[in-house]
Amino acid sequence: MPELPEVEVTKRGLTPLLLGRTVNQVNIYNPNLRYKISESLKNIQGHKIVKISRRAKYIIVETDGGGDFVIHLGMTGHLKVIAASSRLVKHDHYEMILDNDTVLRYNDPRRFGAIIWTDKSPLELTVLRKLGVEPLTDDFNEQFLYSKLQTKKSNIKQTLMNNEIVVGIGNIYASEILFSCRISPLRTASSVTFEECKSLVKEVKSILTNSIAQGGTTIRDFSQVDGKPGYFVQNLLVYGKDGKPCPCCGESIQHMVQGQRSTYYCKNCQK
DNA sequence: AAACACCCCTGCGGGC
DNA sequence: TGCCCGCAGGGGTGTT
Repeated sequence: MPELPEVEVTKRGLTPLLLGRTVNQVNIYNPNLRYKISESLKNIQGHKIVKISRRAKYIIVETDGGGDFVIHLGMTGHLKVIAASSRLVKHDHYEMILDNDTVLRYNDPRRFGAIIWTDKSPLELTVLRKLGVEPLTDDFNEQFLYSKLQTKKSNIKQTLMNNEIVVGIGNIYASEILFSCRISPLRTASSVTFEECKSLVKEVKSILTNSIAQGGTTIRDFSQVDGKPGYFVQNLLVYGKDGKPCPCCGESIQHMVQGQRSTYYCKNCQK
């Protein structure tokens, strides 16, 4: 479900609701997520949340002495902060009861998400350590991208989704970005020119930023912390549009599979 | 090293 | 109506 914009929107929604709150109690209802939830997550009980940040598609939460934890939403994970008296619903897997009669609950039907506690620097966790650059920082620029692409034999679409190069670009935005740049997803990464890298960098930043501003993309079940959907779905030009006319030339949008994931593109516009 | 197939899990929509 | 199939925005593993 969530790519970088959806995770960023979630982080921004959570921040005012969690910052400065003390976690009174942690309850784990089903520990079987992507990694088994460690009981040591309960070390945060009695501690105050002092910082919330994001790295790639992970939300990082730090406490004042109870250790830190990182949350990943997988494909179908949701976080919500609601009245502590609210009843549990199907697929609520863990919760943190806060000191103001609210509770942070994690719901995830497919259980591809994760929550990892650590008493070290979260950035040193295995899952975070080998990640590539953040797309919305200056480290992600045309020189950087061009140098990375030159050594890659795989196609440009899967390379854009390679988190060891640049993080946060998932399956929806990869198709959208390539369409905006008029680059075929079938092209080898190494065939992408420096000029095209400039265009890719510009569109990655612009599309992700616009999506964040509109609350992310809701296709099936993403929702913001307040329960509202993301409105960027209205801006999608090719994703999920197979058979529909290309907004640029009117030709039929094509669908294909790359690396077991759907790709959408316009054969006519993207070369 | 890098590319690829396959796996984790539940729910939903389409076809019959 | 119900059943079966394929598919879904994530990442990890094991094989070549």
